[in-house]
Amino acid sequence: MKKKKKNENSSKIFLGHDHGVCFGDAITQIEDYFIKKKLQLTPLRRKVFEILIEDHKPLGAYEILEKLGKTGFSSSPPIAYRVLDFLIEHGFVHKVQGLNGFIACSNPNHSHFPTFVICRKCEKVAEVSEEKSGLNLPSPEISNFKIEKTTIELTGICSTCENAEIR
Amino acid sequence: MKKKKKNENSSKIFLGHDHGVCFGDAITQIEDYFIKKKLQLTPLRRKVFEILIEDHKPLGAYEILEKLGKTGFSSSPPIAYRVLDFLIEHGFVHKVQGLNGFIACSNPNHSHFPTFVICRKCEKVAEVSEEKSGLNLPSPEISNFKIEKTTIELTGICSTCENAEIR
DNA sequence: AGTTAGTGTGTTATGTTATAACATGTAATG
DNA sequence: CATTACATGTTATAACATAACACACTAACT
Repeated sequence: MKKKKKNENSSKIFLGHDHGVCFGDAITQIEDYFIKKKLQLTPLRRKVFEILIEDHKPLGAYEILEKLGKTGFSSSPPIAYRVLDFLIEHGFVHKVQGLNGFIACSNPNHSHFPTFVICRKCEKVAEVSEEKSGLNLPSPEISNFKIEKTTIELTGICSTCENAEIR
Repeated sequence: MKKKKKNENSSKIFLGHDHGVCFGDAITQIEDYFIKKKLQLTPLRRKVFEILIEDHKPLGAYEILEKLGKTGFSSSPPIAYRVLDFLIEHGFVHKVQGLNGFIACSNPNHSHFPTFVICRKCEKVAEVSEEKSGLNLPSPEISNFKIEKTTIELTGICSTCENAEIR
């Protein structure tokens, strides 16, 4: 059974989770994928992915660079952007446009159009699948337009923060 | 006659329109709104809105600044960003995150969660209402999360460009 | 009038995010 | 062992955005 502690009083979309499991699963998934696709999961790529998986929230490219620097990698901007582009291309990372941040994909196996739910107060970000978001998945064609990529970000306030708000 | 062949075979969402009418309507709408809300439609604000309405596609802040400069306004960055923020706040302009661009709202009367459809080839951008996009409007609450603002951008290729593609 | 508060614009400087262009290294292929 | 493909490194700069402060104008008071 998938470990998932009871979670009644936290917002349902900002699920708690066992991070050790999450981390291990994600590494395994990316390893398998890279082998299958004959891609190189180099130390740099692995490190960037690990940084994102660990933080489990959007990081700016320059935050990532800083962390890279601390672990002995080069930390000039193109390093981060190139690796991020690569990981995005293969579905392991998403860019959160509203925050200029990058986040590890929480389910790289789905080919999907992710929706991000962003609390403006606590800045938690949840990636939700189309089914759970209450959004219909965009139909692949809208009036003769072929969708290749979506950016769907819902910004607002989570119940925890709302309850804490003074006003 | 405005060049625009009958457009049953062009993408329905990139509708042609009579730009003179569109422009006039938009100006009237913003004037009415500002009067009703007792806001100042200053020359600068009007000019920025006109620039966007005229171009009818997303412009970068610095493009707007350049146009402002040519008409005798100041063209230092805060000028544009301040006015844009103001117009966005009141629903007359949207930011297209994927392009770092700003576009006049095509229907400021609707309070709405707009969807933008963006052709990556011709770079045309259409604002579509929820009904037409095939997307459900996001429910105001998703699992205890209150949505205040949405960014929904669908990037891909319009049929016109697709037909023209070599591959 | 004089004072105060609110708003709008102007200016300088700087912060933040992202990319261009070119150099080097390394591994696989023919 | 030349060629190609790919990954990384480096310098410089482009593109996007905001902070902080200055000044002008109006409205609404005392």
